[in-house]
Amino acid sequence: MVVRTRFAPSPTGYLHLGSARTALFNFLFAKNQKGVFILRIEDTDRERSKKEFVDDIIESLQWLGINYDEGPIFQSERIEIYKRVIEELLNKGKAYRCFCSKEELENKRLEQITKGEPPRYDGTCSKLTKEEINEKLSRNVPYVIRLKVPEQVLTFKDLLRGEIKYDLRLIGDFVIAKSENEPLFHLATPVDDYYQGITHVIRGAEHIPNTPKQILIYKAMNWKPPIYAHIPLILGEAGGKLSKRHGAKSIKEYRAEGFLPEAILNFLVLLGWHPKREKEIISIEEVIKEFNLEDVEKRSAVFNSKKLIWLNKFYLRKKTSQEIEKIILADEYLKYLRDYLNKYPKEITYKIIELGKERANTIKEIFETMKFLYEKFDYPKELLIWKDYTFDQIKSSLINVRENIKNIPEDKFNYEFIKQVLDTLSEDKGLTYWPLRVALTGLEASPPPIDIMLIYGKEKSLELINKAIDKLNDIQIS
RNA sequence: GGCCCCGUCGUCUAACGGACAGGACACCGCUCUUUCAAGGCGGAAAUACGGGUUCGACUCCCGUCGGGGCCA
Repeated sequence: MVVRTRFAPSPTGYLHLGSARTALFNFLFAKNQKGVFILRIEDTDRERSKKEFVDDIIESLQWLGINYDEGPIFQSERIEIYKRVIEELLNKGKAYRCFCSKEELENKRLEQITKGEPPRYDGTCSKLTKEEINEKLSRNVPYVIRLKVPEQVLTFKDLLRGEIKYDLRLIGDFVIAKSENEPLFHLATPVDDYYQGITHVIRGAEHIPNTPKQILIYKAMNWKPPIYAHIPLILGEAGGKLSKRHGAKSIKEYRAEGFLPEAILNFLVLLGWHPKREKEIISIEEVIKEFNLEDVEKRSAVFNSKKLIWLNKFYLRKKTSQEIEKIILADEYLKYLRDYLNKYPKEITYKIIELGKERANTIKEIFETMKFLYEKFDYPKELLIWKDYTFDQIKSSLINVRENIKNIPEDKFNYEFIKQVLDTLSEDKGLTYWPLRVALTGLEASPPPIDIMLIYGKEKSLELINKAIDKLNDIQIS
C-alpha cells in the first residue's frame, strides 16, 4: 500500500510555524515511506478564506522546500462530491434534516444544563415522518443536516498515543452541513480524505476531539478509516497555542528578515522529533531517511526563538558571500536589501558580507552590523577611551596611528602590512586598536579595524581618524 | 464547567524496569582576543507531588496537582 498524507490548511491566515510543522511532518513521513504528499486547501468557509492566504501557503511551502506531489486541491471546487455524500447519508437514514430553530435549540440547551446533563441535540427531528419533512420543505422552513450518532463509546487508535476513548453520548447528533450545498468541516474533511486515498492523517493535537466525529462519517458511509497520528502542539513562549493572533510570526515574516529555510526546517523538525544519534544540526535529506512517526514526542513543545536564531546564525555563517548575494537578488522579500549591494564595488561588498555574516543572526542583520559603512555616524568622544587612559593619551595614540598609516604606500595597504605597522605602536595593543576602531565605526562592538580600513581605503580611513582627533581637541578647549 | 491529551534542567530533548539522569539552546565563569562574533574549557540547572507494584521505578498502576486542547 502506498502511503498518502496530506496537509489541509484553511486559508484564513498566513502560514505560520505551527502549521508549517504539520506540513513538514506529513511531508517527512510520506517521503520516508516513499509515499505521496498532497496539499489540500480547505476553503469551504467562503467568508474567511482569502486568495491572499492561499498564495501565501503555497509560496511559503515552496520556499521551505516542503514540496507536494499532488494538489493544491480546493474543497470549494468539490461541492458536488459532498452533495452526493450528504444525499446518500440522507437516503440511508444515517443523517437527517433538522428544522429546529435557534431559539428552540437554545432553550433545550439551557434546560439540559440546569438538569446537569451535557448539552447536546435531543434528536427531535430524527423522528419526523416523511410527510412532516415534505411539509416543512414545501414551506421552506430553514434546516441543517445532522448525522445520527450512536449512543456508545467510540475507540480509535492514535499512532502516537495508543487507544483514545470517546463517549459519543456527549456529542449528540451534530451538524455536518448547513444544507446540501454547504458542507461543514466535519463532513468535508473525511470525505476528501477518503476520496483522495489518504492513508495517514497527521495533524495537530487540537484535532483529537474532532476525530471521533470524522470516523463516524466513515462508518456511516461504510468506508475504512485512515490511520490517525496527532502530533503535539507548539505553544507560544508566553504559553498557549502558537497562533496567528498570539504574536506568532508567519513564515513570510521570517523570510523577509533573512532567516534561511534550512534553519527553520531544522528547528521545526527538532520540535517533537530527534535523530537517533544525538545531534542538533541535521539536513532534511538525513531526516527523511530516519523519520519515524512513532518516535514523535507526545507532549506539546514551547517555541524557543533563541534556538531558531542560533540555528539560523549557524547556517548563515556557512554560506559564502556570493551565496548570500544570490539569495538577496533572487528573493522578492529581500528586495529592500538590494541597495546595499551597489554602494561599493563587488569585491568590497563580498568582504562586507563576509565580515557581517560572522556576527549577524539574519541576512538583514548583516547590513545592520555594517551600517557605519552606509550612513553617517556619530559617537560620544568618551567612547574613544580605552581602559583608564586619558583623553591626551588616546589622542596621541590616534595621531601616532594616523602618521604611520599615512606613511604606508598605497601598494602596501594590505592586511599583513598594516598589522605589522600597528602592532608595534604600543605595548598595550588595545590603546592602538580600540580608539582606531571606534573612530572607524562609532560603535562599541564591530568587526576589527584593519578589515574596515581595507574597505574604506586609506583616504577615507585617515579622514575618520582625523575626525576622532578633532573630537578630542575640543576637550582641551572646554 | 464537561470531555480529551500531556507532565525529565528556564526551553528543546536522551535514558531494554538496573549509569554520577546524558546532550543542545539560553544563562554564569574562565580562556583566546583591541571590541563584538565565533571557538575552547568549566559551572549552575530536571525526573510535579503522594501512594502503590518490584530486590530495584524517570520508566508500570492509582490518586492529587499542574499545563494544554476541544466543546459549551
